[in-house]
Amino acid sequence: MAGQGDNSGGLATERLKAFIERVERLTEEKDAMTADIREIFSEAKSTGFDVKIMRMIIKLRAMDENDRKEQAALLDMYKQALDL
Amino acid sequence: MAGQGDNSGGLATERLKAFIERVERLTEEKDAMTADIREIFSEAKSTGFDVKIMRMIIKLRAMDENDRKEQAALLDMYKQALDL
Amino acid sequence: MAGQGDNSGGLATERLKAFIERVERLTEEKDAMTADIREIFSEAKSTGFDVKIMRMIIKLRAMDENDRKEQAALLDMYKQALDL
Amino acid sequence: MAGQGDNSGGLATERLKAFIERVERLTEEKDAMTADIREIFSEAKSTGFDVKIMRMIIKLRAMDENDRKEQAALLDMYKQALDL
DNA sequence: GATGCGCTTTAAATGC
DNA sequence: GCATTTAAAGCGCATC
Repeated sequence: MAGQGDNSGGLATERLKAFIERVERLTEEKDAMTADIREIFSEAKSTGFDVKIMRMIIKLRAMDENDRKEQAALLDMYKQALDL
Repeated sequence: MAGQGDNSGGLATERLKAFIERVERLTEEKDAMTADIREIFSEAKSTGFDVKIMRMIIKLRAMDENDRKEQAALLDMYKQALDL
Repeated sequence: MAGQGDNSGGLATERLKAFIERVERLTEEKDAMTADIREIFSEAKSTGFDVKIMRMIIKLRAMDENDRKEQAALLDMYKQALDL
Repeated sequence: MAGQGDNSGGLATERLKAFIERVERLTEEKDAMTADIREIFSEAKSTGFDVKIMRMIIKLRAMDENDRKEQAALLDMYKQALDL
């Protein structure tokens, strides 16, 4: 493709097919992970936890300690300035 | 939480922590898949393939045969109607 | 379309075209708003404000008072439970 | 903020507030446009048109003529290569 | 100092 | 109407 000049049965076709199939394979696995995660949240929800808040927590935990504190401080400043 | 009435060291806390950690674990794996996929596209791109088109192809392959044909037919009709 | 049985110059074509053009018109205006918003943030940034935090503030202000407080309380609980 | 050294009632606060309110105003208008667009699609749908296809058409019309043709040609090549 | 690009995040749209 | 999935927007980087 893209200037390689063969459009059927050629080498490029094989390579393209290989790339596509590798992506499809990985996408399947990724989708399985997503399903697993969804299931956990679903279970947590039925246990009484708030999924949205859990997601916030996970995001906070993923952040660097310093960044998190800095951001929190800044947010507080802005909130005070605007009486929130 | 959410009415269970304990907020430190309690059972709910342990369960919450467990849920969170399981999600974090799976998210890590999922992110790794995403990175792998990105890498394949990147390699494909540097081989001369068009990544955007590849994504379209993958979407088409994921579709049901009938749906795909029906959609293509409909799109053609609309295109003709609007001189595209 | 979709069973109306005419595919060129017919009534349905005119209606389709009208719908499409109305959407396109509104989309243009919407894009203009988006550009204006971007510009304001850009100006704010060059004044020394933190755009990301500003976005958070706007989101908070858009929330219902009660929802916001409830969410904040819940988030605090979860944070304490997980030593954040 | 961000080094201006005043955090309540100061000049920066006024500027921040002004920026925020301008964004909020524009966002409201933008949301109204979005609602209008949704309404048109809804009407089109109840007239018998396929909304998803309409969106594809709009996207195609928004594209540059040359880009559209090039993309279509490329997509065809890839489809043939993969027997789609 | 601006522009393109890739990644992340946020918003919209489809389907249940 | 809600949840999932998909598309767009924003942000940061790296480059020129």
